[in-house]
Amino acid sequence: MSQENKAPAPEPSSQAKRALLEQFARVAKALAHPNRLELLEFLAQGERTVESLARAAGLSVANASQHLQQLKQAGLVASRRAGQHVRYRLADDDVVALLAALREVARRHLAEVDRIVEAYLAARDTLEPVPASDLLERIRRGEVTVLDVRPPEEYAAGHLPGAVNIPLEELERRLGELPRDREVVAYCRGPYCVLAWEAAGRLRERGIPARRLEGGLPEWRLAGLPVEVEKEGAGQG
Amino acid sequence: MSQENKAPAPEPSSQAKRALLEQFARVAKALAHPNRLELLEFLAQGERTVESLARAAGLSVANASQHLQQLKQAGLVASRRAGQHVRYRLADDDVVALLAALREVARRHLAEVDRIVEAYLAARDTLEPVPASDLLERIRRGEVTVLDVRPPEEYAAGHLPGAVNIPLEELERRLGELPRDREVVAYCRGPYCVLAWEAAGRLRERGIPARRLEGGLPEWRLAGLPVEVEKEGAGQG
DNA sequence: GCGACATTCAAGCAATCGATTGAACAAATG
DNA sequence: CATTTGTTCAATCGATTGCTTGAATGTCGC
Repeated sequence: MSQENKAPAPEPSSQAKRALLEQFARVAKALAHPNRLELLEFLAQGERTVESLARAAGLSVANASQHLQQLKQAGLVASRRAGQHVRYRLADDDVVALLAALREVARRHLAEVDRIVEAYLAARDTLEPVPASDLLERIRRGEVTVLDVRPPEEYAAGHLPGAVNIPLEELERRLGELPRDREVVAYCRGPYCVLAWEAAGRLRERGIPARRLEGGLPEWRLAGLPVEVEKEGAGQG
Repeated sequence: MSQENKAPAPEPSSQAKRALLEQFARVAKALAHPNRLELLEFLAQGERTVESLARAAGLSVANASQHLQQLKQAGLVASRRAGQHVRYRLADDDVVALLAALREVARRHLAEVDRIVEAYLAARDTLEPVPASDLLERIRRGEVTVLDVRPPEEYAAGHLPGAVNIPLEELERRLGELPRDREVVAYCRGPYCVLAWEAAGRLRERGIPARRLEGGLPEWRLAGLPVEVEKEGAGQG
């Protein structure tokens, strides 16, 4: 109808453009399911087997395997066989950066995110988190106790320098392990990982000054800050 | 079977976690289609009407409108009514950052991307692009001619300081507008926008020293570098 | 208010996706 | 070599997505 007096060809719209957009969409598609995002969050803590990931995410093994393969085909994760197990890991730290960008856009432009944080997370801990840039210096001065509330498997794969590992469910029982005269900074998997919010809240209820780290271990590592890894052969899996 | 000697509950797996992952997936889902990625690339150049976007992307208006609404619900774009038209724009520069992270992961981990660039884009221009950080200084010293090969509509919405606007299809005809004694740096919409690759290649075929800018206008703007905007009321549709 | 235009809505259909199930494959163990 | 354990494959089904078509809504110029 009106094509004649408009630009004749819409755009060069080259084959290349289309092909590239399809590749970018392929990556985005891999991110476009909550189960896969959760798997990526676990993988950002360190290498894990399919079974371990399935259990952690509450998925059947077959289902987890399929999701992992989609992630793999999108270049987001890599895998290697280790004996009977296949161990998956993030392809690269740039995946952590991509996830951070995704969360940031969601946080800033979806009111729903604020609502959820307010309703569920802020109920446990309303204090502002500690920026990673501040924390390293305070660790070196011995001013803080760093508390890693993730499961031991994830702690073993890498944690903040000098961090104490007390999974959330053992926190009350093992309060004695925390020095009383220093502030506690708790962290877990990422900025929205509920474990750290909950831990900080529970500690302060008991009179222990505690705050969350801003972000989790993957973000710390992405920022180039130092990470401690347990010795190999610690019988972790 | 083996549930008894493993962790009893897979994870806290709180309602909040699930709800947040669904929000993040919502954003990723909006990115997970090549047509929407293309619309975002156009929108990253500046505000545009539905009809203009549909034409540029080669979509029906109804189809473009639907995609734009998905982008809007994911918080990636915003819209306002301007007379008869509805004008869409990126919600924020953090969307440009997200797109950059997405492209970066695809480029580094999908061999297909390299293959496409080699086959289609590198055929036009094999030289390394000019980093944005270098270019600004050279612009100020008057050492380069900056060439914007996008359509006038996009140029008008914002362009590099002092850039000359010659759309690709007019390039041969308007070669005389380019000073002969300075290097030309061409740019268009982004790092994979074929216009700049093509322009640099054609200019060098004619003996004019020319290279591409690394990235396009949106990336330049995201880096906080200065952008010139045409005066309002320039009759730009 | 009435037409003209721009955009959105709603219905329908093909194609794709996600989860389940059971079988197939691979590596270690006896 | 047979068994066990861990992972992937293949088939299936319901749900969602993407595009088209035609109608409805909203805004401008008269």
